[in-house]
Amino acid sequence: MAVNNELFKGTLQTIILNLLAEHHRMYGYEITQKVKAITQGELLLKEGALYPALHKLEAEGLLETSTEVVDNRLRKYYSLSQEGEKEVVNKLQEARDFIQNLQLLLNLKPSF
Amino acid sequence: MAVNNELFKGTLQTIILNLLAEHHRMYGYEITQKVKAITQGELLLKEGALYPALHKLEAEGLLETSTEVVDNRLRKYYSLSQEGEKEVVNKLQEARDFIQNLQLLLNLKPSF
DNA sequence: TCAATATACCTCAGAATCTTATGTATGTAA
DNA sequence: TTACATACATAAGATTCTGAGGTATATTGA
Repeated sequence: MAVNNELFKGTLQTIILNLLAEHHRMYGYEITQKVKAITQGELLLKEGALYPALHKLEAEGLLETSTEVVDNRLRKYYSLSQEGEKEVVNKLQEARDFIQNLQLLLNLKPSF
Repeated sequence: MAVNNELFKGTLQTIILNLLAEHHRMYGYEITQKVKAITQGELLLKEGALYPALHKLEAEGLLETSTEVVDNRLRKYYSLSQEGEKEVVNKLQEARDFIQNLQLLLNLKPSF
């Protein structure tokens, strides 16, 4: 997933759900490019990680899909289901707690 | 590793190295209790994760050990090697970058 | 023209990490 | 005497990711 970073393991679902909460409708390749742009190339989301993650989220009922052909190429658009809209709220709170705890454990922030 | 949190995957080495940078000398059980205390019980470091991680860091030359018997019980103390002292600096910078990027990806912080 | 790169999807073997369970052993408190 | 705390350890299985491979179309530069 990362250039040099084991740390992102486990964060991919949350990242996908949040991007879809922001942009409403994205396809896989677009997600990889968006992640690359946001992190200025520091996090390269691999296809071997992304596609299985998208399929899993869809199987869990958090994502819905619609397929289109654009410029003679297939695009599979993903968007949040109603359940996905709820779940992204939980995931983001977990992420906030995670970052808070990690900063405490690594002394990266004073305790306020 | 966590109560309910997949997110900590990959952070354990950094957490261990940083705790040892702070406390100079700790044994395994002590590390589990320290992590529990710092996170107020939110992160429970499992033995099945901790001990293999300690052994790996030792095998990589980042940790040194000395065994003592205290109250008739064995304690294996770990401390940073010279190489470990250097590596903890890198790991902490990686962790800072990771948190920064994750916050950007999750909109958990304005961009400054 | 044709080779490389970008776009766009996908799967799978293997590596790495963690959870859960199990095992050993001592000390203490109910 | 039973449960819990202290203290170490391993190992099977689950999960997630990397790296490699596969298919296909469009564009760009040499």
